[in-house]
Amino acid sequence: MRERSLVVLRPSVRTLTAAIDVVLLTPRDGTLAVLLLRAADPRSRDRWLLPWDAPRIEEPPDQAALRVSRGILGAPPAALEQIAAFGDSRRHPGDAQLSILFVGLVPHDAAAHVPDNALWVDHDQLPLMAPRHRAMVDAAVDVVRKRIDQSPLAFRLLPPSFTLSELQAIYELLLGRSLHKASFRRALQAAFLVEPTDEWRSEGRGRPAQLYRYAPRRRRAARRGVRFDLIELQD
Amino acid sequence: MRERSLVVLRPSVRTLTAAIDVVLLTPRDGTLAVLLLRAADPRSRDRWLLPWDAPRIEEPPDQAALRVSRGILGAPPAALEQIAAFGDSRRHPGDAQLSILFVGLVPHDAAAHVPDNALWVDHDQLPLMAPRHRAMVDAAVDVVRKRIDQSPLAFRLLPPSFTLSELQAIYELLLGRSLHKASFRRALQAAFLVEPTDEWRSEGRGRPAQLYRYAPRRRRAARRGVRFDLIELQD
DNA sequence: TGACTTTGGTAGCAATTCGCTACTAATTCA
DNA sequence: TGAATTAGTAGCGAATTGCTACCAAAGTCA
Repeated sequence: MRERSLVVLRPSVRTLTAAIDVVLLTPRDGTLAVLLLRAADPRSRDRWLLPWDAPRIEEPPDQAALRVSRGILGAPPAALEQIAAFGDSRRHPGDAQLSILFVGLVPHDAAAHVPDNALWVDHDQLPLMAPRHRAMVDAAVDVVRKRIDQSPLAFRLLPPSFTLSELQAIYELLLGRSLHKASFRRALQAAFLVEPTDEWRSEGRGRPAQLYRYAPRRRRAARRGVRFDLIELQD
Repeated sequence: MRERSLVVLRPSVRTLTAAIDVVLLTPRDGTLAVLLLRAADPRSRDRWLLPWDAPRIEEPPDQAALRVSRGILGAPPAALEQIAAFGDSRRHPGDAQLSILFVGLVPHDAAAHVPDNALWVDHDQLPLMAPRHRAMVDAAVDVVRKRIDQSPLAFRLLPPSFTLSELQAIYELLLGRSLHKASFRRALQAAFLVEPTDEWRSEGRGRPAQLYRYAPRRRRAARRGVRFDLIELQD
């Protein structure tokens, strides 16, 4: 108990090496694909890398992440969120002691054009990478999956207008299970999140689908109960 | 579009000053209280501080956060989670360029004994503090509130055994609204999260309450539908 | 002692929500 | 023209949820 009187009262900062790392995700072939960059130097220890850079002088982390993302996509991603800081002994390609991870969401159509040295790779079929980068991909996908219910992330993985079947496919991809069409649409209607456009898309055979846009309308009344069934154990 | 060929392929890290900051939270008088430390030097610009320190050489952030927490509480907090990295221009008391924020949850009974220079303060009645520290308290409370449904955080704010009314009070505190007793208990039963002990607590007048402990049992079947009603707008 | 107050705890109704089967609609392809 | 394919909906039965109303066990106080 005595030790509690020994609190360090005037700590001082220490310098360490830092990096900003970005996991860019896009839906592709029913799974999430991650953007990897091929190492410039083929003798490099890591053949494949996540996009990353050191923050510039006085540059906040989120601006650095935006800069790195734009450098690759030519435009900002549809969403860009900080995920976590990584500072354990897992190796970073630049040997940064501390990495700040961001995840960026890219609609399928915006993911088409990337530089020659970039490649979209299925998130669970990664090549050999630096251990910290591999852990970052897992963490990013986990966070996106967990936030799906609280944040309109799924809509950020789609172009501005989309069919309800496409939206459902994104949800199924992220949740890892199939959903019932009628129930999905009924819940969507009740939430006033999308509005129909007057356009229709005919894609091969089958009836054409109406296009919708994300347009959250009225504030839904707050839920009253508590959900214990969403609690994840092993916490 | 040309710029996408100019991706920096071999970035190198940069050093910056870093700190680990901890928001310790405990339930008190129907709200959440935050632990603040009085500045050792009364001429210091910031009279009150969050507990913080620089990470030691080779010390990962979560270990540093644990060390800082133990230094104050004399024991580890019931939960300790990384929240986010702060690296913008808001001033940190140690002028750290980058801060990594952790939140620690402390049951009411474990919050009783803290050092002389520490004080539990209502989270929305903070004294003047460094801007970054103030922002960190808000961020920590926000994250705890948002994660209640997915993580057994509420149980971490209680001692190992507790009455169901105490549990409900924590939920009401975190959710900021009152809950219906019967519905609350029915939902709790259905989730198999707690089990009764054979102890009862008699507190002043009124019928004594049975004590329960957190003991998650069987894995609940995965929910099948999608909830659009939990999506937060202005994202 | 016995009515009243206070807190703990539950039964069960009515309304809503949810999962699902079964349908209709509009298009392409043979 | 009719089979196949994809879009979209109606509506039933079951499960869930909000709530009123109640019972239970303690202390308080005339």
